[in-house]
Amino acid sequence: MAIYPPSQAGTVALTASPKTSQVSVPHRRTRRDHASETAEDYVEAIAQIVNERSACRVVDLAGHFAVSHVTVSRILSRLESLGLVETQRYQPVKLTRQGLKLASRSKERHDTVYEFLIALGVSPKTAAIDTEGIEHHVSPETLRRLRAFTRRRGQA
Amino acid sequence: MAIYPPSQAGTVALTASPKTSQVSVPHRRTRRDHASETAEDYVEAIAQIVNERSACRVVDLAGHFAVSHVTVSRILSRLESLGLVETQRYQPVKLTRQGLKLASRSKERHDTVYEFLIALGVSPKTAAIDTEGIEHHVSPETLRRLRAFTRRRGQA
DNA sequence: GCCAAATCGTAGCCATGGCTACAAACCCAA
DNA sequence: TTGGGTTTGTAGCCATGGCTACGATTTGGC
Repeated sequence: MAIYPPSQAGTVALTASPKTSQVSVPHRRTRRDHASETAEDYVEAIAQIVNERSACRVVDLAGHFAVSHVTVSRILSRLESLGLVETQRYQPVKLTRQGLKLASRSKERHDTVYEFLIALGVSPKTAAIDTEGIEHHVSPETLRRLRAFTRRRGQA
Repeated sequence: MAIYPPSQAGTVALTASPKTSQVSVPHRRTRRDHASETAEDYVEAIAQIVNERSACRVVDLAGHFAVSHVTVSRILSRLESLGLVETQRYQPVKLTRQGLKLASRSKERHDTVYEFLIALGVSPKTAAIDTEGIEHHVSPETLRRLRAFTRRRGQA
């Protein structure tokens, strides 16, 4: 989703800058900002795991995403270079202030989408799965509409 | 989105099979089926371009996605090996029967999501952008709910 | 018919996220 | 304290999708 511009502050470039600066055509979506999505998924997961178990280890994330610890480790390096997490060899992972901010924004959006799907009548299981995929692609405008719908439903 | 199982027939594995067969944990989404999304985007674009201009060239796709012709060319190779398109050096791209099937399924889902967002009250511009990102992550169940909502709205 | 422009392919680079295999650090328990 | 299990890191592989540079093919206009 590439961190929608009108979002809160603390926005960072979540991908390494390519050698040659591109023409930056937002024309059609600039080609999957996959790396940004990963960043959001990870900070969100870290925040959640810290909440549940007080500390987040590499293995926890590996389990969470069902990938090898190596993959987690390398992604954490990237996130560290982006200033989202702090790591120390063989120590638990911590979120930076920026990472926390991104995590809470991501969680909020995640919850909004999930609750909307539930309000729409989707089963909890499917809603959980679909939310995972959808959340990164919902603009602030659409997000407002989803919230409005969920609110209306809750009252009716 | 990995071609949801309950979909129509003609389903293919849209990614190269890894050397070591994985444990296949659909647990958490198995890690972005990014390649499948690309496949869907491309067959859908090809179908659209063929409709508009009667033939689809590599350059057309490059323009459509705002990427270099090299990227398009390589992706087309992959799609060809998947049996979705037929290419001949310096000739227009054609969809196979399988490619056509996938394209129509993708378009249908795309339209469903777009019309839903419009019915929700999202602006056409934003709806178009968000649909691009969302469409690959909507399950058949959610799709049915979206359709139901749009129908209701249309009548009310 | 021929040359230039447009189109396309190949080579080769990069970033990202998968993996296995192996080595290092850490920590608890005997 | 020492030994083994758990946790991490490193090396090195692969697939995908970005790119530039350069060469080949096709095609249209003169």
